[in-house]
Amino acid sequence: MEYNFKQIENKWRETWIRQKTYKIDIDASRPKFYVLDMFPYPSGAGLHVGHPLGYIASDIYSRFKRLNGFNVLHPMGYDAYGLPAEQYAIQTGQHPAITTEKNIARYREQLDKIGFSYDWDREVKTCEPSYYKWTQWAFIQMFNHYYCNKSQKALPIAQLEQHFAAHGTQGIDTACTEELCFTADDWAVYDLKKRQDVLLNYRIAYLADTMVNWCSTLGTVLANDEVKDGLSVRGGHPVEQRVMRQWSLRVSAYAERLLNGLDQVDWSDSLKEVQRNWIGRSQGAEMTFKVKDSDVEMVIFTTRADTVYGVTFMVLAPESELVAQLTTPAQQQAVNDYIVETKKRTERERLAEVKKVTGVFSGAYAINPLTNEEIPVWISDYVLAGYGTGAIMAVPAHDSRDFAFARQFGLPIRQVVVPVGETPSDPQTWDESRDSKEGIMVNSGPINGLSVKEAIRQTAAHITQTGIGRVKTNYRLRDAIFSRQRYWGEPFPVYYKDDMPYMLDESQLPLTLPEIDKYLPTENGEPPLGRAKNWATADGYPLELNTMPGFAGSSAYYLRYMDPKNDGALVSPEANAYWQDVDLYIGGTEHATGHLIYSRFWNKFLFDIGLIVKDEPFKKLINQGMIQGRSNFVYRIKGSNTFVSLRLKDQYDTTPIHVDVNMVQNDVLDLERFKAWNPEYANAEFILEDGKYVCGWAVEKMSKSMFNVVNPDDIVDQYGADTLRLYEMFLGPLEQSKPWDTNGIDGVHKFLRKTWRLIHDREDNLSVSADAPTAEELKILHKTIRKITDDIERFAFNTSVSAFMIAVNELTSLKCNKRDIVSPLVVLLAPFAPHICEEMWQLMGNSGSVCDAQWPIADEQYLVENSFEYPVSFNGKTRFKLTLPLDLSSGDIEKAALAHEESQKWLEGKQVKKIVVVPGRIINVVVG
RNA sequence: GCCCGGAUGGUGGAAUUGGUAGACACGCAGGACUUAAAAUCCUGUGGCCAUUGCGGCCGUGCGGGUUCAAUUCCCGCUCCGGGUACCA
Repeated sequence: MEYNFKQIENKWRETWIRQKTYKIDIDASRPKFYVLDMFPYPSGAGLHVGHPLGYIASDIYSRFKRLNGFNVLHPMGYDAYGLPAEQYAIQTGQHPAITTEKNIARYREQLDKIGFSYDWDREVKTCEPSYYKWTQWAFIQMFNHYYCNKSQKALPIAQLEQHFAAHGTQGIDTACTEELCFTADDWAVYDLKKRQDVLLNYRIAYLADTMVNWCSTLGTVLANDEVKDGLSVRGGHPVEQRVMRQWSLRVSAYAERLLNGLDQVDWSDSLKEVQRNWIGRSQGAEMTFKVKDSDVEMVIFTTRADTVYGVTFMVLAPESELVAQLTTPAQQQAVNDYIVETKKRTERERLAEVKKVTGVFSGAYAINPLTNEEIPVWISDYVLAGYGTGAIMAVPAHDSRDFAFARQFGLPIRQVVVPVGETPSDPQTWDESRDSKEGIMVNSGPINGLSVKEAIRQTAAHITQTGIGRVKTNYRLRDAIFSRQRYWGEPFPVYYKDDMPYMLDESQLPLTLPEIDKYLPTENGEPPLGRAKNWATADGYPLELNTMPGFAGSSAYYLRYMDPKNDGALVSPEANAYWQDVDLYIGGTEHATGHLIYSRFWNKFLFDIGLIVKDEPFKKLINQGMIQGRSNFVYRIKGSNTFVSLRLKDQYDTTPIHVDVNMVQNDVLDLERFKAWNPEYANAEFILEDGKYVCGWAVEKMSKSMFNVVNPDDIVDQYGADTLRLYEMFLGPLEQSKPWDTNGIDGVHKFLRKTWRLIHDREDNLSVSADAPTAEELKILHKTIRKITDDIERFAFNTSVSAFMIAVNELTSLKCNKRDIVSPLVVLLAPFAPHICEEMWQLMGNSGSVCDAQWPIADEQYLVENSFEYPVSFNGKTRFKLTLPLDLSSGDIEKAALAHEESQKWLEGKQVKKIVVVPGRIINVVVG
């Protein structure tokens, strides 16, 4: 009996639980280290082999840090609220809590088999009242705060009320939904309802009529990151724009801090770039255009104030409030028709028809504040209501959309920027707008001849002085819509009195999710909570019917892990002061614009109100690559039940058919299992090559329909958890996407067997020697210590596995079974393959768990080389090798190389022009 | 369109600062042990040419460049993957 992974792994799984090996607590005597995995949504499909990739990497790092003396917080939990469980509830009537609990149990079972060092006593589930109490609590805090731009932080709303009572809106600079202007006297006469209404304009969690992404199939609104190409990310259902009264979080108030914070964190440049683009800071100017024969003013945002002399028309978004104010009676009908038309088109159609230019003239004319020119105001859906002011000044010569619009409707085009070295040309002859990033201003009155950069500066100064406009920074980042018309989410701690929202008292938290009879909207279109009985406060005020979105519960879970059982606070000051922030966060890129923005926002807010000590939650972040599926195919001869092997298939007319990858090994099909797979194939016949049926393959998404889902449990059953862990790492660099291909797994399994045999004889009897190691053995060990330590710090786990293989191969050929060599090697391997290492550690007579061993330190004295095998190259081509002492001078190396008999062949008839000697590296002789 | 990655044997990949390209492993081929199989072990394995022996040429997506020396740096392309998009 050789390496019995089943027995070993079972033994240690039980022992670790019994001895609470992974339980941790605050320990002031040791430095902390916090390693976090993005917690999973427990789906009905269970874990596939791609999920644990990041978990294994973070587990290796956690164990490595622990071995280096750190007190490591490494928790796991579940993002338990979500649409799939609710959709399933709608179809089957099964309560989503039951489905979720069942899925969690399955996930837990799968996770437990892989040997993670999680402290399960800290597990959180976002759907548990003891957890979402603090989601609700944070929401109340957001309601009770506003964002002050001057101090760049959240402040209590009571302070704002005091300011209103004393000075009205005079002198405030806050984030708000719309700029309000009133005096202290006005405030004094406002009734309670009016005051509440005004305050909603400033609260960080606020209720407002906003343009939302409405998904009628899901029956709910969605946040921007939950919509892609006009379809819901979950389910791919159409999404349309609609104005609805919804809760929102004023994330946009934090745009600048979210952007600046990126400079302090150790994340990949590409991820930071995605966040920067999503935040979308653009610096420009807001400018006011008067409207002819009207007291209406149009405010527009532009990054190119310099091109104001090239403006030949204005465009309003169809949803803009100004449309109704500006449209002349003569154009009323046409404008109405156009607006009806654009409303009918869904967001998706608008995106699909980017090239199609539509619009209508409002009948009004604006006056260019710099030239006093009268220019027509148009309405078109290429201008977005949600960005800037919903109105633009069109410069068709230098903007492709404005250009297309001008061409479509015969509007004038005027060039105002000419690239250096070119002359102005007639825009009538152009096919497209001209680039204006750099150049010299023309047709622009006083700024003619200036560079673009200088012209922007001067124009901005001019409009600020004259009061025409002001310098302004705009962000693409919008507030997060926080209401969902769904059941399976956190209830809002909100009730309504006189149509105004009020927060429950903290003592009433958690407000638990009520039972309902059906998981569908009510007959009159209210969200599912409208079905709940007695859904009201003790005084009879109705409670909020919406629930919170998916990202609510995941925005502060990393804080809760620090102090998961605390009923008096989200996290205690002591726990937060000790654990501080996440040192290493591993997860997928798909959360780049959702979770990673929201949780940073949430964290900054909690930082502002003094709950926590860190402004940024995740110090270092690594995105693991996706594990793609690798599908297998068989080839059926058309019209028959005969299947032909891969390399013979071209001789027949065949149809490729997906087969379950679990009955294929090294691309060879298990014929019996295939026949048993489907009654249709019971009598299948095969045309084999070399007695085997070889399948074709392709890289596709891992999904049930492709029959390429590989379950980690199956791998654990067949090879053991240690093999699975090593193999996932061996597959390639952590951050790179790669297909799951079981073809190489035998290699790492063999490696573990060889490792086992280092201290076992042929009969599997333990055989460990206490002899002193030789210099050669010590060199192998210390070279490996250096390599592994270095690799782990760089998250290069794939090369670590190779280094282990090399070490074990070398020790095997030396027949080394010495405790002083194998024991430290086992410590190095323990983070990767904890079960076998724990067993070997014990077998070699060590006390305690290998988890608490001391990480070995590479001793350079064993690694000193005194000679080096120089590659000797001629004109850059390596010709032979020459071993020389390392302390030889460059001159002597040169002489030795030229004197070597092999050199004569390459020197013959040629002249040595130069010799490059890099001691310890290379010798290159240049001849000619 | 824009932004970010990537391209190395039959396959996954290695080469950390410009210094021996292909480590390690899979697969494949041949061999040992065995009645046989499994397991294990040994040898070979980038391509082409030569193969009696030594060996030679080419080669990291393509085309240029810098350098004694380029998978690595620079310029210009091609293809693949991901993100994002009327953002003024």
